[in-house]
Amino acid sequence: MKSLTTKLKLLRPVLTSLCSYSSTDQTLLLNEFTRFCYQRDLPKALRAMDTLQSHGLWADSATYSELIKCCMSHRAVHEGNLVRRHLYFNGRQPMLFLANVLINMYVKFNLLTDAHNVFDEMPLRNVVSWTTMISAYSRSKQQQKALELLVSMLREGVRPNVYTYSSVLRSCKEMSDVRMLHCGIIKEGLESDVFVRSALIDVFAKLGEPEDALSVFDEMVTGDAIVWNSIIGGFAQNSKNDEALKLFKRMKIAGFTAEQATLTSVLRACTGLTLLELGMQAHVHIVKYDQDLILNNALVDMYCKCGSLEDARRVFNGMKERDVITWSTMISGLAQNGYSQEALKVFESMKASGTKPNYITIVGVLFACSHAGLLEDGWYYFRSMKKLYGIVPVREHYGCMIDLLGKAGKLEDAVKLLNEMECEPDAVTWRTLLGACRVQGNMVLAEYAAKKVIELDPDDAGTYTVLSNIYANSQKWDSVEEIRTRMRDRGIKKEPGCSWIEVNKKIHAFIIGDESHPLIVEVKEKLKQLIDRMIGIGYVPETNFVLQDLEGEQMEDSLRHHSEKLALAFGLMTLPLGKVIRIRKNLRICGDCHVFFKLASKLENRSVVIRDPIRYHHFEDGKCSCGDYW
DNA sequence: TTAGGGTTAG
Repeated sequence: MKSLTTKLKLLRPVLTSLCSYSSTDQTLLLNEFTRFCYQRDLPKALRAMDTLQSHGLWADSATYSELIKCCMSHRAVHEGNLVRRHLYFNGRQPMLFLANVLINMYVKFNLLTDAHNVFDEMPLRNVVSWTTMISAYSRSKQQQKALELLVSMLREGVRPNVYTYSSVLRSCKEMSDVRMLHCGIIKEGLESDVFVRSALIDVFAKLGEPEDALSVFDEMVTGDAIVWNSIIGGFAQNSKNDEALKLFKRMKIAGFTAEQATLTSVLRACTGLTLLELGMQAHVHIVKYDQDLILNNALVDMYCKCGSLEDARRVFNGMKERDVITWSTMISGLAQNGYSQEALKVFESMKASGTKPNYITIVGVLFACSHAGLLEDGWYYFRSMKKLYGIVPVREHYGCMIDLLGKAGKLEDAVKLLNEMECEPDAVTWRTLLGACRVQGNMVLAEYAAKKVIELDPDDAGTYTVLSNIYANSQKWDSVEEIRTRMRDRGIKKEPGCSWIEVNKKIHAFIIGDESHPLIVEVKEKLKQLIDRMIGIGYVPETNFVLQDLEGEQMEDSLRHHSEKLALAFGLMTLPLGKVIRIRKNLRICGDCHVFFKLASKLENRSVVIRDPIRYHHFEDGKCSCGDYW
């Protein structure tokens, strides 16, 4: 009964128009409308649509679909709304597929509420309707909403397909959700789909499970370049840089060409390993994409992190388009390399260019201030960030300020700020304070901070060592023993110092106490000669460094063979004169090595760059870019 | 006759 009433209601305008219009006129009107739609003449099509509506006429769905696509390509929101109103005029319901097109239009306009309204009004929804909505929420980072929709979809008995799975997988933040979806995918027999595989690889990699990503990848019979990019990117994102580069070689052997995305990940892997030579080789292949923003951002980062600032500046200056990432990368890169004033100048240029800073940019700016001890600037940027840019300070910003205050000798202010933090301080925050205490020699506060670090990160080997040294320095042997027992109980071993150096595109590793390098005997001999020559000009090996817990002669011997010194000796033996020696290491450089490298740079007339986990030291002519402040 | 995948910065 109800459906008959609806039909009559729908037919009324048609019947009315039939009385006043001949069928030839109607055909003409409809033909004209269709023509305008297919010609993508939006103004004429809309006028024709109005005429149709006033005569109670409707065209076929394919024509409306064309019209909506035309609105989409012109980003014509208002016109899109007019079409929607026309389609629902007088209680009509567009066909299911047309409603799907409408949903898609609102999604593309980024009007999710409108999209959802159309979706809600649909008497019937198919897998496309659901997937369009799920994918829209997934893209707009409303992950929870996307997963909820998937559950509702399943409850309504609509079966997800490859489109649904590849969209919803991107929403997963928890491995348990991914595993559940993976089961569904296998059950439905959709695992072989290249899009589903690609999504699985990505999500496994993003959630820190690159091995799972690799097993999905390896099970694939045929793949495409994008899947290769996914897997290489996945490893690079998880700091598995060696593996990423090995996969890149496999990709080339398999006959695929490296494109922007591949090269970006390869650069990231080179960045992680400080492989400047290989990175530069990749740069050569990038020339044809020389204005690719993302690739250039990766290049700037690579050159900064490899300590090659001139190249970084060259790429940065040659970029026609820069985004917030470009600027932030350059600012942080300069700051890490000790060029704080230049970093702040770049920040000023960034503001002048009209690019709005984000919270990461401000971290870079505060980082610059903290590395150069620019107390007033630091306070200014910290205090004004909320007012000027609407950026609420988070842990990283507080961390920079605590570092800045602490190392400038204002430990009390640092503690005060730490207590005032709007967010809970974490192990990194306390470790920052601990570092400042070390510089200032405040052992009482250091003990407190170290205890806090261990409370929050009970597996942090370095902090146990610091704490144990603090106790040893004040002769608290019981406490020393207690710390050692705790470390033993938890199975914590001190991370051995390790340094890497690239020679002829090959990485050489030197690990403290490890004799496996084929030239270790020669390297040690070279180092011994160097030290002897340095002692001759007044070098006194430092034996009082707090991070060491050895004593006397044994300690001196250990310092003598700190991994970066071995890497330097190897570099001097193998790299041609005039070539910058670049070393990456896993622990922060100690005071003795810092003095040693300054002297060595003068004595050997060499530039040496050391990258530690936090920052870079450029040694040249007896000086370091950090100005002995690190 | 509608919906889907990869890359960047602290």
